[in-house]
Amino acid sequence: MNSKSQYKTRQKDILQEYLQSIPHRHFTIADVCDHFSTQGKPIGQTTVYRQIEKMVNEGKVNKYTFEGNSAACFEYKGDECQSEAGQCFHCKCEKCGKLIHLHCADLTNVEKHLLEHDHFVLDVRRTVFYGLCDQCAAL
Amino acid sequence: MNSKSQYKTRQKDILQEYLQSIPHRHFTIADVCDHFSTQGKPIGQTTVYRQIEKMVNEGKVNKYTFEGNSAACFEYKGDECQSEAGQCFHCKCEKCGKLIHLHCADLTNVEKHLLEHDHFVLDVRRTVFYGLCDQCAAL
DNA sequence: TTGCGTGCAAAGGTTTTGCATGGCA
DNA sequence: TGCCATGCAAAACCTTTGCACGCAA
Repeated sequence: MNSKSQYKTRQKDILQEYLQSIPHRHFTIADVCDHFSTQGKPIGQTTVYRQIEKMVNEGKVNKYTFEGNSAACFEYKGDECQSEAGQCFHCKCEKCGKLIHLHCADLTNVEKHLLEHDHFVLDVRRTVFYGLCDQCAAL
Repeated sequence: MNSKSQYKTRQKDILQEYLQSIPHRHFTIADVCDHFSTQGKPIGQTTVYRQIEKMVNEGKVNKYTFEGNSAACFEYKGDECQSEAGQCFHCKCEKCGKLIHLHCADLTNVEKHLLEHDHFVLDVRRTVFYGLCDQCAAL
């Protein structure tokens, strides 16, 4: 049922190594491709798409999508974040585009509420709260 | 500051009339274009994009975006829903794609919490909760 | 007449797919 | 050898933009 990745390849290795070096930072597919291109170790974008898609399915990487044609945003979760407690919420400011991480435990009540009252199993990793950050709201 | 729409046109009229006839139902740009095409009253998709974008800015229509290349989803808010109290939350099932409307008042606590603890002004209209609906979760 | 509205066509951007080649086990 | 992984190119898709024409005021 598990273990999608059966073969060990150069691309998979250096991709995983790189992502582990930037936990909790958000990036796009293009960012990753550029990084390896400038390093002189280019990886085909198709491969990046497919490898990262696997990691998303395995729960190692979070995926966030935004408005219009803007690229999807990914985030490598540190291994300590695989546990339930380490989950965090994301808020994206609609004005300045800032992405805010929330590790507020109280928000887990939202999950609980949705489950009990509405029988909806919230996927924290995919859900993005849109709104205004404190700075933009003050204007 | 307001009143973007200065001219009264055929397209604007029949578009608004149609949307008012399907409040709270979600639709895509393509849905709308198809509707008018089969009615023998086609409207250019560019016009639909632009008119609906206006309505989104005016607060008459909500816009939700999803993963990948899937089209954005819109929803005409009934006039009674313009008030704060009438706001509703949306949950999208990642498995079957179902879009669920939640009018649960308790969830407004989420807004309050985000504001007070994290100084983040939540935009309920744009935010979509991802997860699994009760049916898909049961499998 | 003025200027916004319309809509066709083309461009722009992201993501997916086809297919031949390459590489792990 | 068998099978998965890679990556180029092309396709598919949604959305935006350019521009000429139409139409409301």
